[in-house]
Amino acid sequence: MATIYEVSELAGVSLATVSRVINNNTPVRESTRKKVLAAMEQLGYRPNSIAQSLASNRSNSIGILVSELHGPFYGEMLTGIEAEFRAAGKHVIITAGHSDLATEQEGIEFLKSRNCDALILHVEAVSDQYLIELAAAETPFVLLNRHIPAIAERCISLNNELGGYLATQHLLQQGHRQIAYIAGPMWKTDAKARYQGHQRALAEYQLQANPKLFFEGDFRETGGSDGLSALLATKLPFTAVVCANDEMASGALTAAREQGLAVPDHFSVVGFDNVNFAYYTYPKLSTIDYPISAMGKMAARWVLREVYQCNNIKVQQLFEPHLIVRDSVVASNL
Amino acid sequence: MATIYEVSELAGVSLATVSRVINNNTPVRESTRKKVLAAMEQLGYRPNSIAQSLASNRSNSIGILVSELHGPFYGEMLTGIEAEFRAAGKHVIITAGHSDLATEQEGIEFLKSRNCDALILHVEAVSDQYLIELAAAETPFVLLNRHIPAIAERCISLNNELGGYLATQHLLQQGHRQIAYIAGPMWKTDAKARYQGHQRALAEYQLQANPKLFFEGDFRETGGSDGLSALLATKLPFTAVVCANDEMASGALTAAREQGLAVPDHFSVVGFDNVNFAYYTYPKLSTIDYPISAMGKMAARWVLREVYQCNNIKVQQLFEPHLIVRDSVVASNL
DNA sequence: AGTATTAATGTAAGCGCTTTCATTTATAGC
DNA sequence: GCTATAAATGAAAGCGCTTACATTAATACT
Repeated sequence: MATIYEVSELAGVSLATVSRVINNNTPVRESTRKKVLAAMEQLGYRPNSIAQSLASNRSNSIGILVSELHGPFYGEMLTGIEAEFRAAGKHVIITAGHSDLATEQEGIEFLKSRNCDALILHVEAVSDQYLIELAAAETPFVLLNRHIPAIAERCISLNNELGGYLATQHLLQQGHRQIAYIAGPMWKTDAKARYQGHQRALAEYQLQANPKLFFEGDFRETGGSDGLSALLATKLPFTAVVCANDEMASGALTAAREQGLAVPDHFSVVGFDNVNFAYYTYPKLSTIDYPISAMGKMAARWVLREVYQCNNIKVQQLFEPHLIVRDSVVASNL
Repeated sequence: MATIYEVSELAGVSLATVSRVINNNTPVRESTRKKVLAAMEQLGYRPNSIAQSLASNRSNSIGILVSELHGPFYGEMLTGIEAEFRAAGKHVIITAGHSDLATEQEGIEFLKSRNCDALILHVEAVSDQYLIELAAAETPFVLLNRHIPAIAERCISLNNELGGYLATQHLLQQGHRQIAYIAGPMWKTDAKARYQGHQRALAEYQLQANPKLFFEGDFRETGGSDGLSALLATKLPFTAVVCANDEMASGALTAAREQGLAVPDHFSVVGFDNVNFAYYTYPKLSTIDYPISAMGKMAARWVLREVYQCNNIKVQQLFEPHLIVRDSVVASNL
C-alpha cells in the first residue's frame, strides 16, 4: 500500500505539500494540487488514519458505548446517532457495556485508546463519581439517558418521572383505581423514576401503591410475562397494569393471552418507550413515547457543536415524554 | 497523560524494556518487571493503542459492516459476534452500509483505515468482483450471509433456497394449494433464493407460482402490510401466505387484523428468520429458523482461527435452516 | 531593475510505540 | 579465575503522517 512518501516522490513535492493537499486546509497552488492528486490516483494512495490520528491527536470518529446491541430501543438509538454523523462525514465506533461495571469501564478505556474525538455514553453501572472524574479528563463525552447535576451540561435525558406519571394518570382518568405495576430493575435510575411518577399520579387521587400489586421485572419480555403471572397469582383484583417498558408490556400481553384473558377487556395495559413493535402488538399498545432516536440525534449534535465547532446547531438536553393512546386501555367498568 | 518515555525514566529502564513488559512476549527479569509495573501504576500509564497499531501494524480489533443497526436480525447478529470476541479479549468496530454501494465501500475503507485485523462483512450492494479483489488484498475478511464460489472459504451462509422450500413444503403438506407469496427485494440474493425454494416446493406438487399472487416487498413490516393489502385486492382466493421474512409476516398479520381477517382461520401465514419477536406475535408465527446469532459466532470464530491462530476452533460455514411450527398455520379446509 | 511584502513550499522533528540488532550482564563449565 | 554461552537489556530506526518554522518563489510598488 502506497504511503505519503511515494506520493511525494511521484508528484515531485514535499511530504508537507502532500499533507496539505490531503487535508486541504492551507494554500496549495492549483497546478501543484493537480500533480499531487494525479500521483495519489496513480498509486491508489489512501491516507492511513492510524498515522493521521497519532500525528494530529484527532481521529474523526466518535465512540458510542451502549448497554446492549440487540433490542429495538438500542437499535433506534444507534440509528439516530449514526445517521447524524454519517451526514457530517464522521464514523462511529460502537461497543457494548452490558450494564456491567467492569465491561463499561473497559469499553470507555477501549474507546479512549482508539483516540475517539468524543464519546456518547449510555452507561448504567459506572458511578456518578466516575463520570464526574472522566469529565475532568481530556476526551469530551455526552451522557444519554442519565442526568448528573454536577455535569448537567453533558447530559441528554428524559423526564422519566413525568413519563411514569402520565402512564398512570391516563389510567386514573379512565376510572381505574386498582392499578398493578411491573417495574424495571429498581437499581436503575430510570426504572426508579418511572415508579416515582406512578406514585405521584396515585397520590393526586389520594391513592397509594399496593405493594402486593408490584412486581420488580428486568425490562425484558420474560420480566413482563413472569410479572403478570405473579400479579394474577395474588388473586387480588386489578383493572389495569402499568409496565415500565414496552418489552415487558409485550410479555404481559402474551402471558394474558396464554391464561385466556383478553386485553383490554379483562384489564388494561400501558407500556413505556414506544419502541417500533409497540405498534404491532395485539392489541396495539398504549404507551409513553420515549423519543430515543431524537435523543440520539441530539447527542450527536452536541458532539458536532462542542467538539467540531459546528456552531449553528441547537441542542435540546431535557426531553419530555408524552402519552400515545392506542388500543390496550379502555375505561374501567367498576 | 503519561507516555512510555516517562515510564522508562521513572523505572530506570529502556523504552524497549517497558514495551516488553507491556506486551509480555519476551523475557524480562522479574525484579525489572516489578519496577516497570510500579512506575506504570504511579504514573497512571495506559498504552496508546493508536501508537501501538502504527508501530506493530496490528490493532486487536475487528471491523464489522452490517446493513442496518436497527431491527432484531442485526441485533442478534451483532450480539453473537460481539459476545465471541469479548470472550477473546478483542473489541469490535461497527459501522453500517445501509445496502448502498457507496456507503458499503466507504464503510470497508473506514474499517481498513482503522487498521482492523479482520473484517466481518454483511454487505449486499458491493459486487462479487469487488469482494474477490478485496480478498486478494492484505486485510482478511469473512462474508456473512453471502456465498461467492471464488472465495468460498471466506463465506458463512445459510441455504436460503432450502428455507424457502421448507416454508412452502410445510403449507403443501397441510393441504394448501393456493399459496400467495410476499417476497423481499428480488435484487437481493437471499430474497431470490427463498423464492426459488418456494417454486421448487410447488413443482414437487405439479404446481406453479401464480404471478398474480406474488408481491415484491422490502423486508420491512410495511412491505408485509402493503403486500397483504395488494394480494387481497386481487380478489383471488388463497389459503396461505409465505412471507420472505418475519418483519413482513408481522406486517401481514397486522394488515389482516385491520381488515377483520383472523389468522390462521382465514388464511395461514409463514415467515422466515425466526427473529425474537416472532414468538410474541399473535398468533405466534410459524417460521423458518435462521440461526443468525450462531452464524455471527461462527464468523467470529473464523477470524479467531484465521487471524489470531486459535487453532483448536472448528468453523461451520454452511448453515441449514429448519422449520419452526407455531400457531399461524392450520390445515387447509378446502 | 530593485526592493519589500506575500504566498507557496520544503525541512525536519516529532506523535507513542515496536522491534531488530548490538551490547552488557549473568551463568556454567573447566 | 577465566572463558564460552545464554539471558537480559539498551540503542536506534522506523511505522505514516502532521505541522512549525525556515526558505524560496512570486508579486507589487517605486
